[in-house]
Amino acid sequence: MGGPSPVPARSRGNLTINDVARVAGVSKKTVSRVINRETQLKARTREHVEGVIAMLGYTPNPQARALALGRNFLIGLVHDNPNAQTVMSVQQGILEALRDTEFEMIVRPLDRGSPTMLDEFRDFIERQRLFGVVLMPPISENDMLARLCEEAGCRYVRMGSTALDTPDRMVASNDREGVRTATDYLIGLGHRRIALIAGPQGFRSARERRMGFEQALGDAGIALPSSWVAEGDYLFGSGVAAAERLFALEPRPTAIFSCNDEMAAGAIHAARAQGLDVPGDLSVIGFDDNPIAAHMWPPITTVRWPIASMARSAALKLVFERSQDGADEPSLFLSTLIRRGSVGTPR
Amino acid sequence: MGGPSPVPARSRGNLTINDVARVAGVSKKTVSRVINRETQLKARTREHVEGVIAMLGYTPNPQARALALGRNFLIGLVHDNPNAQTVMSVQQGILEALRDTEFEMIVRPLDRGSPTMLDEFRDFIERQRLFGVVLMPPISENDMLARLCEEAGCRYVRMGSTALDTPDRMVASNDREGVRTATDYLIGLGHRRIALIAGPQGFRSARERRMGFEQALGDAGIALPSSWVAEGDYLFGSGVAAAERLFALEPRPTAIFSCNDEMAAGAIHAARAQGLDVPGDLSVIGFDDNPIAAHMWPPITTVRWPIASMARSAALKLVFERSQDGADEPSLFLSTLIRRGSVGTPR
DNA sequence: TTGTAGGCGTTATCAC
DNA sequence: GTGATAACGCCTACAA
Repeated sequence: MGGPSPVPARSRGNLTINDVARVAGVSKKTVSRVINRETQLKARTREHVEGVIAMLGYTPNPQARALALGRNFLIGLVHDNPNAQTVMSVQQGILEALRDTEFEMIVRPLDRGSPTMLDEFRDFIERQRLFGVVLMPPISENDMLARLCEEAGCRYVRMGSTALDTPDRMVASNDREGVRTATDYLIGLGHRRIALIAGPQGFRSARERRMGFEQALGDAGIALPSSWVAEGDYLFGSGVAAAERLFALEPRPTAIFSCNDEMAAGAIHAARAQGLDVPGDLSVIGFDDNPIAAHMWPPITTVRWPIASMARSAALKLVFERSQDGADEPSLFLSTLIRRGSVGTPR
Repeated sequence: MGGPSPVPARSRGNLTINDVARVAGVSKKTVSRVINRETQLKARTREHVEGVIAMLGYTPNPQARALALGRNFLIGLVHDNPNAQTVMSVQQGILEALRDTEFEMIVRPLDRGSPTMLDEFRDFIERQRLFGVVLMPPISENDMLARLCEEAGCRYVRMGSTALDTPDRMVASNDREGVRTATDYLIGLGHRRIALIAGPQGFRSARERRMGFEQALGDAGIALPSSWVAEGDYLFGSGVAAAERLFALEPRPTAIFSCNDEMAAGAIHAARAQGLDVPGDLSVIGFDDNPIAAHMWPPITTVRWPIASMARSAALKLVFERSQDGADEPSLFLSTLIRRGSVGTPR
């Protein structure tokens, strides 16, 4: 009050471990032991120091910890996924797991096509001394990233459409089963001329989903001419194009399974442009349960995989040591068929 | 080769400023000066040290810098925006600006309704010693966040639908003008019975867009009964509900302006459910140019604001000092009308 | 223009 | 069990 204060603005939050040690009447190392939950401490001492910490409102300085430990309390999210909703769901899941912990999430998109991609990734995890990373599909399928993590002493968990790694480093959905169930549903309704809009080659999810589709048809004794498979790139426009190719088939398919919702939306778009009624003339099933699926007309029947839950488990696996809170996190997640208006019986 | 190496894994990336100093034959302070681009250095010395740095592939340790400087090289993205595509566009813009810099992006959603929101925010920027934050709408409208940033010595730039702060701390779109243009378009086509699906109260963007709508109607001498305004919450479902209320009006509106695309999609959904043809019976314009707008049938005419560009400028303002590279970044961004298939002449 | 000493806040080492 | 002392890698202040 009157003139600039000579006291640095450390009224709160700028307490150091020394302040705690002084008030508690112990050495800073003892405080450090309390913070790091080390075992060989007299219970009485621990409780006393914890009381002082709570009273003062002290929190350790992350920068100093990072320097001393050679490791930051940051979890990286590495992705090259073009689907905004998917990425946001993953972020939400990770942040939910990290809530009320000392960890923060740092996001890094990677360009799968770039020749410097691996170097960028290594620099990223090494320079930031990341505690761990969550690898999103499809780039999680690249084994080199996992290897670089190991070399850098950076923990990792991969997300994928099938198991690509050991359970403690993996959360997987069962895309193949999900698609098989969806295809069985179409077959059960009486469809026999069922076409596929496949995902791009080189994507494991595309392969898994396609296999589920082919297995279902095979088990039912239904043939699948190669012309009944149109490949897309998971984007809306490719769904339009793929559907147009499929509509030219003679006889025309009565149903289409699309390897994701965005392409399914494109297919419905194309159907409407040709005067085809969905589901009257054509049934469509997608994959993902992207919001677009619920908002299209008709709402699209789809296969839902629990993205946020998987990401949450991934982050928990990263943060908690084995045999601790996060140890029992599942590594396999089931998808479910969501029945909406885009499927009917064949005419 | 044969037995564990006693040498710590510091083959690369683990070089310190001391290594550089030794090889260059200078003191570490001199190296530090080169790193921090300080001026009072002999050009010859600088070049020599830069050469050694490049040769060694040395990069400064961010943790140590953060500790010494009391400031991290992290840019926070703070948001409470429910629209996945919007958030992803902002992330993309920020990361583009941060590419090839030493900065990383750290993401923190905030719950506008939580009583501890401000405390969480303060803890976040203080504990992490953030270099700066980008505040996304609608939470960017909260002046308290800006104040807390100032107190913590954390730079900030706010994104918004109108100027809320000084130009160096603000990137704004001109929503009001954008909506006015869109509404004029409808009027020019002959529409006179034009209804509004408004955004939620308390959102500045909702207010700006509504004002633009009302101004356009007012300038054209068209009345706007209060029953012709239906409020939504920016989500799809509320667009459906709002449209249903509007369809009950007698006479029915021939056009609807919706304050965002998601609600516009809901309105089209509702129209189809009632057997109304778009644009035959009803014209619809949205706002955002969300992907859903292009993918709906018919594709939705909308107002596009340059989200990623704004976010990129915001990050550049944060990172670069005045009168430097990022100083001339604009703080006002224009929206544009994207004409698609959801608008026609009134019947 | 450059170098030396000391500090940032924490953890590791090794005595006691 | 607990405490001095030395790192961790960089930057600031001040001296040369």
